[in-house]
Amino acid sequence: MRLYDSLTQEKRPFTPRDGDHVTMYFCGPTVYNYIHLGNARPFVISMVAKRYFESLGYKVTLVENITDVDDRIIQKAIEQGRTSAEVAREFADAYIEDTDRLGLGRPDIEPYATEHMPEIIDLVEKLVAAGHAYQAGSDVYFGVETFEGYGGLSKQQTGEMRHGARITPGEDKADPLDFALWKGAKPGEPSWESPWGPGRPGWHIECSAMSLKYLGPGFDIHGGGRDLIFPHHENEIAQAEGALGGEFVRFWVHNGMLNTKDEKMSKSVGNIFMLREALKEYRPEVLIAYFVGSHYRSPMDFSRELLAEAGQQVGRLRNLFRTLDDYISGGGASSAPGAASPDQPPAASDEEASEAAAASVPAPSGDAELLAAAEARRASFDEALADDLNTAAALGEVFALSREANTALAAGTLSAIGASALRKRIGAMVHILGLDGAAQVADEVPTDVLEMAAQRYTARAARDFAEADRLRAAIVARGFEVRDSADGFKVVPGE
RNA sequence: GGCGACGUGGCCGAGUGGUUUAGGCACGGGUCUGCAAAACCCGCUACACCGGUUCGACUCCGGUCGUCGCCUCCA
Repeated sequence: MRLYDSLTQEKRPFTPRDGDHVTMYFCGPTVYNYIHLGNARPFVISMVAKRYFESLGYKVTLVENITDVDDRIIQKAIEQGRTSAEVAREFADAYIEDTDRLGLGRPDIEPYATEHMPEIIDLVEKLVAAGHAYQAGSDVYFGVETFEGYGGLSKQQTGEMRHGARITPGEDKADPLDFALWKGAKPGEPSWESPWGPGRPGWHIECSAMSLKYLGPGFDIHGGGRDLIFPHHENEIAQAEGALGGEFVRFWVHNGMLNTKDEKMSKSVGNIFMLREALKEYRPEVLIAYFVGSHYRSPMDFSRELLAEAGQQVGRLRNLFRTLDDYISGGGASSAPGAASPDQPPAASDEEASEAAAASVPAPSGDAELLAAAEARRASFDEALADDLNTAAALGEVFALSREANTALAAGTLSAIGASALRKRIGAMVHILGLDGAAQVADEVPTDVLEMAAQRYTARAARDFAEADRLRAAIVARGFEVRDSADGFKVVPGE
């Protein structure tokens, strides 16, 4: 695989540090609010990357932090007259809940900053001992000039950065660029005991401490949104390498921003769409399809139109899986009146099933051809992902195979075994892209809706089209859709 | 101002120095169909602009214009 590294600004061949074990750290949220769609992007990307690496046979350890102590949390707590811990707890729980609903599983480790004070303090002490950090009052700062190469990730010169930089009143920094590793507690603020008195960590240090704890120095991939390059990741490098004296991270991976009408989706701009709100309107796999539909490094426009388009794409996949399932179960698109298909007597063997499915076609053995096509598509799919995780191109291969599959299914040239194998192959691709939801098409149709459909089938057979149309409308009103076929009908949820 | 990314057909979005329209959505026309849908087929169609390198560039180089991001809130 080749992976783009923001530090060197080039795609380089990626091989894990530890043989077959990939170590990844993605910056998770600071929990002072619900996460929005822009925050969801790196979560989705990290989970898809994990799945891709696993598909290659690697073992993956993905760490995604939850920063639960921070200025913004404290401010929110003050506004709401609550404790910082309460606010953090509420939004951390909400974060887990919301991302759970995406159905992508969870990172392997999700450490909380407040549960890693010993590691954080230890790292700060190391930096002080190494001469990279200094105490000023009850605060501890990182001395930027002590770290050669500061600005290397964000490609900035410290001299340039100093223009316009200010020292906030109350801070006693030696250099305006220096940043806080430890902040002495002010009255009412959450605090932990430390060699410098009670206080709390500055932003950045928790990520360095936790990534090093769980993944060790020189781990493979550190990721997050582009907007974290400076100062967050720049500072992480300074802290970690200042303390280690060696390489912190092998590949820096940054995803593009989500823009609304050419403006970044951001809480300060007020153009945000919360993930939990989005999930009320769209299936999880629709949101995921929207994300994987473009390369992770590209900025994306956010709009309802684009989500609707992703919805159409997911619908296309769902239809394919429905067709496959019907085909495999031997009933084809034909459901006997009065039931969806479970009552359709399954063929005694797969041989028979294939014959039944392809009854009207003389030679039902396009298996080899289509499975070869599937192999070819899978090869291109893997190739796309191997090129800096090009999910958009990979998704294109899924659709191309989709059409090939639909053609064969319509022609009835596959055996049930072949169709089943095909379903597995497409399912595997869809799984890597996080779109499993699109393959789960065992739709639950209420019995009364099913009855209406059966009645309609009867009416239609009797050429009572007025009644048939009335029932169709009634079914649609219930949120379902009837699809007729040559030998029956199918009820599916309205998309 | 500094740094970085990017400008592809009605829209989204991959990709490449000289096979092939990636793919999706939308639209038009078909096949199928009582209607409707699904599916398939056909059609529509591109590489911001100006130079340069080259036998040949959308793909490489330079410039112009435009857009976006970062420059201590930010995924």
